[in-house]
Amino acid sequence: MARIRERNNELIIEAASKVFAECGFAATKTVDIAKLAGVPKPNVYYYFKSKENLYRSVLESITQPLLQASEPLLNNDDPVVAFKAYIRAKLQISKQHPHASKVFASEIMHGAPHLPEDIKQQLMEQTRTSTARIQSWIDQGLMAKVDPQHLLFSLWASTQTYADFDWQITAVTGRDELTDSDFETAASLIEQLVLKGCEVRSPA
Amino acid sequence: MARIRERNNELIIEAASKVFAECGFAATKTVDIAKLAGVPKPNVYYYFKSKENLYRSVLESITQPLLQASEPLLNNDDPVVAFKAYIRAKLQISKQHPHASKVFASEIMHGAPHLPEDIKQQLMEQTRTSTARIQSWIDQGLMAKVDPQHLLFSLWASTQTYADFDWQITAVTGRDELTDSDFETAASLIEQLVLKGCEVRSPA
DNA sequence: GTCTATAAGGTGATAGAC
DNA sequence: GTCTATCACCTTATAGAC
Repeated sequence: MARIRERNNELIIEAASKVFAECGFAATKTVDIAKLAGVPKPNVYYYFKSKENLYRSVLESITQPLLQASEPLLNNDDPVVAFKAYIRAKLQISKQHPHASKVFASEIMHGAPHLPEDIKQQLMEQTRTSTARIQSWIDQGLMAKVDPQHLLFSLWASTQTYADFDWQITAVTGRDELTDSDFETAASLIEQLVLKGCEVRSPA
Repeated sequence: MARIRERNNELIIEAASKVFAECGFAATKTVDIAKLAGVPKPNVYYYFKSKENLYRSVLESITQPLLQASEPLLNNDDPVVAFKAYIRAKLQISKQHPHASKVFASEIMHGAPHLPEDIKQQLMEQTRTSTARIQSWIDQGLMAKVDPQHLLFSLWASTQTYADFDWQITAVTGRDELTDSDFETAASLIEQLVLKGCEVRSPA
């Protein structure tokens, strides 16, 4: 049955996301992924051919969510609405895909050696569109003159940190894991920094 | 001569920072560190005993700069001055210690399995002091009521991103490497986000 | 399609000469 | 104190039975 194939594919990807996130690519043992997924090790190779291929599949699994998160920036004419939605979308990724998110961050940190070229291109294109959008709001006098690229860097960093550095955050807050309340606090703080910090206002 | 020992120690640490930053702990081959440092591989073991020990030494090399960077927050009564100096100190670390900074980030991302307990304690203590300081400014009415912990998370993320995700940043800006001008733009943007975003003002 | 048992390759660490 | 040559171990990947 194709159902079994699909089921195992998903199980393995999910397990791989978790183990790669915890250990990094090199330190991850495929046998650990197999164990966590509940399948024998050769099955992992049967489905994904190689460790690197499986790793790439994890990277690809987070690409669509990442690209979609930028849509609020492009689909709203009101920058107040747009930034609010964008910040929440980015935080949602950290909340809903913490493992794949971390794998992606680790990949970028090491210079993206495994990231497929077409994904790089799509992300770059999205970035260009986003910065152009922010620039247009500045030109319309709807927000202060800030550097759009660097504003994105701060936004990416502040939102992704809740996935990438969850250990640090739970250590500081003293809780076992990130709570909904943490994400809510983060959202309203980052919102405030951007909206007030950049004097963003709605069109007349 | 003790001079030779000191010299080699430094050479190896510097090379190790670079290679660990590029490859991560597990993927790093000690022979590559040795090559980059210009010494034979057994010397690395002679000086540092094990790969893990060398890695810990790299982590320790960035601890003092990290702790010192928080001082502006504690030594200034004026939050405007304090935040400005803090942001610049954090960005300076990303600029001056990009490799060790990345190694540290990677370590935290994976749950700090190699970070010595005493360093964790010192960093936690510093964090407690910093949040208390921010809270006192809020209590004095010198800034808006924001969550001090989460404000720190955003500040850490926004400043460290210039070391950790330099690949992404240079890819977007289209330059080969980060320039002084990038750091200047970053500093004034992050400053603006915090000072205006949190309505920070000097004491009367 | 699934799994046991094994081969092939590479890396951390060191023994021992200088 | 320094370095060449080597060991011991571990992990990816697969061959071949079921």
